[in-house]
Amino acid sequence: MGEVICTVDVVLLTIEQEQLMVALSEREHVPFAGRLALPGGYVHAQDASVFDAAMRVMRAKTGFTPPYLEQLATFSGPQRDPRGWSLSVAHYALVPFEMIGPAAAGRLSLVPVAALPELPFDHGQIVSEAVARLRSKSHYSSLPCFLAGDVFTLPQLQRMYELLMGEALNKVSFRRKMGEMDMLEAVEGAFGAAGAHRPAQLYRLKEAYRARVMTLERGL
Amino acid sequence: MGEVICTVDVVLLTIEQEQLMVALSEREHVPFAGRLALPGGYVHAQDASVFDAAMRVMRAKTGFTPPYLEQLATFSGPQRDPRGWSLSVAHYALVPFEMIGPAAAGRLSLVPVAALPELPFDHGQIVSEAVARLRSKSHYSSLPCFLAGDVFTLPQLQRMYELLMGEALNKVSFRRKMGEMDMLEAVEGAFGAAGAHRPAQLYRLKEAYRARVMTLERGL
DNA sequence: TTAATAGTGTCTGTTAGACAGTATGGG
DNA sequence: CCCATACTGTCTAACAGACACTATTAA
Repeated sequence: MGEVICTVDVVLLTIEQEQLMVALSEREHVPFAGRLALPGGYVHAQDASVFDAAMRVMRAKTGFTPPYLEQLATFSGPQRDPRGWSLSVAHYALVPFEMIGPAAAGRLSLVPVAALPELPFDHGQIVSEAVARLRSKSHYSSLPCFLAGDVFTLPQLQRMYELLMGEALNKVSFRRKMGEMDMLEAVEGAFGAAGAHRPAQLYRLKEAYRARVMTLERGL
Repeated sequence: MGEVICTVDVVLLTIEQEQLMVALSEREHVPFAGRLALPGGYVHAQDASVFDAAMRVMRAKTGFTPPYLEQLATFSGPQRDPRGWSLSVAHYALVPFEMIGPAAAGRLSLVPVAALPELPFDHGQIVSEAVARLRSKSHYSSLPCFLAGDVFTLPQLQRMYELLMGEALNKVSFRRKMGEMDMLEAVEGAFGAAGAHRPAQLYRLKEAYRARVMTLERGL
């Protein structure tokens, strides 16, 4: 069968104002030209892999390289694309909001995943599965760190974990776990902008953990 | 790009004699005709999805429907297949050995994953990732149950978990967990074939769990 | 009876969470 | 001083693992 339409799509996720947001772009071509959909594109003969194709799409549509990109799953069937039997290798990317801000002012629109509009193809389902995967992995990995910026405070990071996991976390336990993971280092002399109270220590990921995911044996 | 070669491959796994085995089939066509490789095939226009294609391949090559089949990941690139830029949506299937026995007498060969021969394409890597996924999920899910037959004893099931996880498990804890999962039911009046010692109670999966995977919050 | 494995009751150490205290900023 | 939030020490409850004991079969 040579007539399979092969594409990649990327679910680009970020957190802004305590909300998980997905980046959508206006489609330039038929079908669904002008509609908001996941950024994606055809697999090219020049791509070294579908991962490479997803990276290329990200760079083209956002102007940056996402700190985290992973294959999600492949969605396929005769009905999902009006052009015919199609297959999309879906990926998901995580970026801090500061990074996506400029791009979002241009062709990308950030939409809360909690209030997603109807999307073309099966993009609604793809977003659901990406969010489910991120939520699931947040229980036992350092994935949420890729949504934080270069430096962040522990209260900020804990709020991100809580947001993704959908439940309140015990402060003492959370800090104990972060300590055990031995993944963060304090940024000397720098403190988070405080209100009328004690400011929080700033941290950053240790060098070794900026390119890989840390996983915990017993979660949280 | 219309020239992407779209295929599915299935890593069919079973346990025999305390060893995790993968089912390989002799390739009928070029490239690599006559070589042992993962059972697979082209995606057809009649398939409702790549999952459907994988099911069709399983039925054609084994004569049965595997109790568990899940998409693993998509492997792709210009080099992996000498025919050109190709993409394979890899799946993995779990079956009890009793089910695969007859088919294994025919076209399928069961090979221990611990002593895998060199495989064509990137099938070696695909098997590795399937095994890694199964091992990982065995820590916190009911997946190993799909490798057991209709009925089994708790010592048998524990040995399967230990085999997959690569570590000895505490008997009391294991039974406590199985109890909490509330997934098994004793088969009345039936006991495992015993030697010169007390025979073990036989169990089976409760109806509700024969078609889905149970996951544990805190592993084991 | 003995040997061998199945199954269980209970103790103990480890881990997670609750709670309350101290620390440090602004007003 | 007060308030608000950051951080920490410590007690308690929940859980997992070790151990030892009973149960049940064949020889």
